[in-house]
Amino acid sequence: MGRSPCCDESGLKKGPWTPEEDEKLIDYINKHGHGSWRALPKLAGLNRCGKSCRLRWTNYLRPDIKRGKFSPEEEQTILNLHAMLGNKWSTIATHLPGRTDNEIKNYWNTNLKKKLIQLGFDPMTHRPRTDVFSSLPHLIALANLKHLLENLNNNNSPSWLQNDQMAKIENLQYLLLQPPPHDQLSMVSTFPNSTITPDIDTINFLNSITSSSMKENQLILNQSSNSFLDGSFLQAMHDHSIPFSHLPGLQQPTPCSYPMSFENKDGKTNNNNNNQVCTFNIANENSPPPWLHPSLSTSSPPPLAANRHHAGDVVGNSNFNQDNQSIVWPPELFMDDSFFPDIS
DNA sequence: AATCCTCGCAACCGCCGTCGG
DNA sequence: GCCGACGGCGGTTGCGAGGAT
Repeated sequence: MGRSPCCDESGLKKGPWTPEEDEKLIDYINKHGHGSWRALPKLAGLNRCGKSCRLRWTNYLRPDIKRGKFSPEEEQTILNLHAMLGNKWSTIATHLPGRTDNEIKNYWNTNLKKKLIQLGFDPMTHRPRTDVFSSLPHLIALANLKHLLENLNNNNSPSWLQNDQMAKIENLQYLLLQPPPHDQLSMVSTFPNSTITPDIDTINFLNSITSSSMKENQLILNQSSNSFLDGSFLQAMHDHSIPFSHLPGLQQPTPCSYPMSFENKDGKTNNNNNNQVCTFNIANENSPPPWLHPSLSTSSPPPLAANRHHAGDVVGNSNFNQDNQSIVWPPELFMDDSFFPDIS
């Protein structure tokens, strides 16, 4: 059934608002408040429907609206809340002062959703996608991982780069690897120094890329890896502008299997403990996703959060607690698109 | 320089829930 | 309880700007 749209009445203007119309609307609301939106247009001298006025006011003219780029913190909040709430834009907007539901929705559709897809995550479930084609970016990232490992094995890069590459490898592992629900497996052949535990499909795929039969894939490896290694990513690595600190597997005091040496902004070198082993524990069915993290908690998580947990999640060493969860997405999400493998 | 394509965003559309008569 | 008015929400569209060819 439904009721007829309020703008069906003939003669009412539609489309973009003019500055004059904006001014009339602002003037009226400042003097009288909006009151009944239905009645407002006539009273304000506007040839618009009430709905159009309300939308214009709430999404654009309201004085407390924040404009400009979303900050990384805002992005993180959107991702956190979207993972828990889904497309509840108005609810999400209540956690982002000055941002409208429309703006957040647009930002999601044009930015964050694409980034999740590029990383091989289902934007609705926030879980890695399992179908082959949607996982292509994921697979390319795996290929990059293999390439990085080969580079290190060849020992043909400077030590700082090897360390940074190891950091990148750990980062990719974090992004790519999902453990099976109840078992703990060891990726001995590919990651002899790591006890990170991938799922069966990942193991199979990694086995396949480590086999000699991968030669036919060399083209895609070279193409993707070259852009990956020689482009802005490495530059950013060299500039130390890629933060790894809040990945569960990489942050202190989580021990890592590689020596790290990153310079601080003031030029001082910051070494962590060498030759320690990154350990990822296998969570049970009730464990939260790997990106759930307490440190960036927003206000109280909505009740839907519990329904978003799945079996078999990798969890970094005690980097979350079940009572105060929020999601921490990898820093790659907040970096420019050149970071991602070119899959076009 | 012209045309085509892509992307971001403002605005619209239709449905739903709530409230009051 | 029914019905209509209204506000709110989420999905979608269409346009303009900027980049690519």
